[in-house]
Amino acid sequence: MLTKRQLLVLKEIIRSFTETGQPVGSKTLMAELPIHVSSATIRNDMKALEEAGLIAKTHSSSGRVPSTKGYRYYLDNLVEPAAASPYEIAAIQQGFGGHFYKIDEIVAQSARILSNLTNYTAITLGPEVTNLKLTGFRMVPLGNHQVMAILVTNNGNVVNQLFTLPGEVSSDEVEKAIRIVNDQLVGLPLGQVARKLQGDVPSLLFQYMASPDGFLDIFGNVLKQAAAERFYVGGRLNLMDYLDDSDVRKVKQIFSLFDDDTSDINQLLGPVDDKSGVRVQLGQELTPDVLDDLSLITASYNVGDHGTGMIALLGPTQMPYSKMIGLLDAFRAELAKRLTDYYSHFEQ
Amino acid sequence: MLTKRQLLVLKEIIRSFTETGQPVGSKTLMAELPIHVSSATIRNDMKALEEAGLIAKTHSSSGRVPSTKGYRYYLDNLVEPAAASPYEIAAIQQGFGGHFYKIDEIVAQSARILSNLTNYTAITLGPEVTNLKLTGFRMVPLGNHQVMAILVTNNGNVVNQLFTLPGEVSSDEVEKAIRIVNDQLVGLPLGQVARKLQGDVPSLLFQYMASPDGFLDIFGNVLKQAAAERFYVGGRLNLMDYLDDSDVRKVKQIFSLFDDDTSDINQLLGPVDDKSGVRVQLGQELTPDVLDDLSLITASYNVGDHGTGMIALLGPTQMPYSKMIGLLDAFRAELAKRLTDYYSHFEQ
DNA sequence: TTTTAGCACTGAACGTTTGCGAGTGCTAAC
DNA sequence: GTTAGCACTCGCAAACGTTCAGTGCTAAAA
Repeated sequence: MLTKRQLLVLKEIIRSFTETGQPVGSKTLMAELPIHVSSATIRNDMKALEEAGLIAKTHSSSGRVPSTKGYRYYLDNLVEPAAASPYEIAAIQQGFGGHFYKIDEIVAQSARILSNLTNYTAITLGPEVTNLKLTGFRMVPLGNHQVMAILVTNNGNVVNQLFTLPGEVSSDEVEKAIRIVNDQLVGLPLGQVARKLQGDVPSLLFQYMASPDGFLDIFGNVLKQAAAERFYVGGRLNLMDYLDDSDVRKVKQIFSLFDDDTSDINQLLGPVDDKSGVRVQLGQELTPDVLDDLSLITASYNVGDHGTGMIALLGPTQMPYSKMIGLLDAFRAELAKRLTDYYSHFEQ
Repeated sequence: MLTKRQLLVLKEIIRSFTETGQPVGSKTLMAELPIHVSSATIRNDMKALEEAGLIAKTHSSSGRVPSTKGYRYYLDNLVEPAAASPYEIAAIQQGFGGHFYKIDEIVAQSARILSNLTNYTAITLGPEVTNLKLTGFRMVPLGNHQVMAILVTNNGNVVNQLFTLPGEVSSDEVEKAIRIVNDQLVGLPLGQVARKLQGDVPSLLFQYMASPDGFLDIFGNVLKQAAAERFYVGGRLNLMDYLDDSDVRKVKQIFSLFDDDTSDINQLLGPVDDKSGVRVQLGQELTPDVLDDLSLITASYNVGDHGTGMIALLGPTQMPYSKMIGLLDAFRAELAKRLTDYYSHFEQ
């Protein structure tokens, strides 16, 4: 069992190491600790902490560095979240100052604000509606055989795609196709829409169109876009500041996490759950090995009926956790408020 | 005046340095050169080249490295472009394999193909039409007071933006606004559209709408988007491979060149001119100082009436120029062909 | 006049040695 | 349980020597 003083020592080691990045020795601790004991006493405490696996030496006669287990213990038992400063609150407010036409814009802006505020890398995910419905479908002819397909979902998301009609398709046929979609598919959950697209809809289309394949392709494509979870990353470049300078390969690997499709990020952030707490995961506990000396703070935000989303902060393991946890907590609340406002604007 | 053999030595120094990245000594040259003279003779030639400022030593007893002036001389007088290999041609063809719905997609894909092929960073600019015209304007109501504004230009470019109507605007008013735009503005060059938007159009709108300001805002916004030159960057991450590992700040600065608005890139690439040659600019000759030990190869491509565009390759100064120049030349031709095909598809 | 062999010299790169300092563990006394 | 004292460890940086690729110069050969 660890004594109170030993835990104080652990806390101070983490604080000092976060600040300086250097292993912490007994003399430094003696100077910084609120209680006054000799360096030898502290050395004894450090030995106990080391035996418990909470701290480690970089070499046989060096100061101590927190271990992964030490961080874990700290995060689970010792950390005291610090409330966001008025300056930070103001910065968040200002960041949301502009006018937004889409939820996605708000979510993307969130990533920017968070990364600016922390100098780390922020990842944001829009609110995920469990049963997303198709609420509208339009096709707009633009001349020159070009047509824009627009799809609207009940969470206010709008996706569009341009395509070119083969010459032989008449506008009459297109009209009918639109009517079929509106009659058969609008109002249904996206999953069901996708199923019907495999099922009875093609045969219906065949009655009115010579070759509905092209149309089905396009529709399937925008549907996929609408259903896809999009994530936004802010402050990618900050990675280079807090990552080991030397390891260029690692930087590239992490960058490509963000470039690739969503599956990597979804795996990283884990399932979006309703527990609206702030959670810290250490790099070594995470799946992609590249994140070894990094750490991920995630928080979910809740927009009532409109679902639950997620924001995350990726930074070095030596992060000022108490500050960052407090900040993310404040941000989560603010983002939820903004989105609720946004939606209520529609419903009034 | 430099002798033939001295120029041969210069050429070999550049070739060898490009390959190994190491300063080249007289013995190495003796082994590699086609003519057989002793290392002492080569040393004398090297001295002459050094006095002419074409090569330099890294320290008093080192091998020689090409100087900026040396590269310039090489590029102006000695380089022999190597035709693209069949493999490269095939890779280009394959890269363009898919189906494209917008010119911008083709241009963006070009940047990807080029960077994959070279492992450098590619920048592409779409064909610039000197007098771009507004050929279409649509507004599509999506429910919940949301409206999508779509603007089409005569180069086939389509931009769209979502916005929210204030509650008090009637759909009748919107109808009229659309008609005014179509009557007054469609068919005109974008510059003139912008001017009329400041001039008589607002007063016309005032006759039919209570507060046309919001509408004008949106229209101005999409108009700006349509007129903006967009550029595409492929292989950003390759920068980290060919840039000095140590200088993280430099990497960040160059990255932010790509993130910021187009003005930086436009300045870098220079004006798009019709001279469809491949041009090499050395980093030290370029305006942003960060590009010091880099080099930029630019080439323009011509799509007849549909304007002239530009592709560029950013890489280390020690590039295999002859190969890269040949490659860019081949790519330019292929891209021009693809775009011409794309446009002809519309006009038939 | 041009080319070549020979030689002394230079400076980077790399390994070894050395001294210093921050830090530890242990012991014995408080 | 706490503290002073001491021997010990190890990383780090400076100092030093060796090696090696390369140069410039000179004098002889072509």
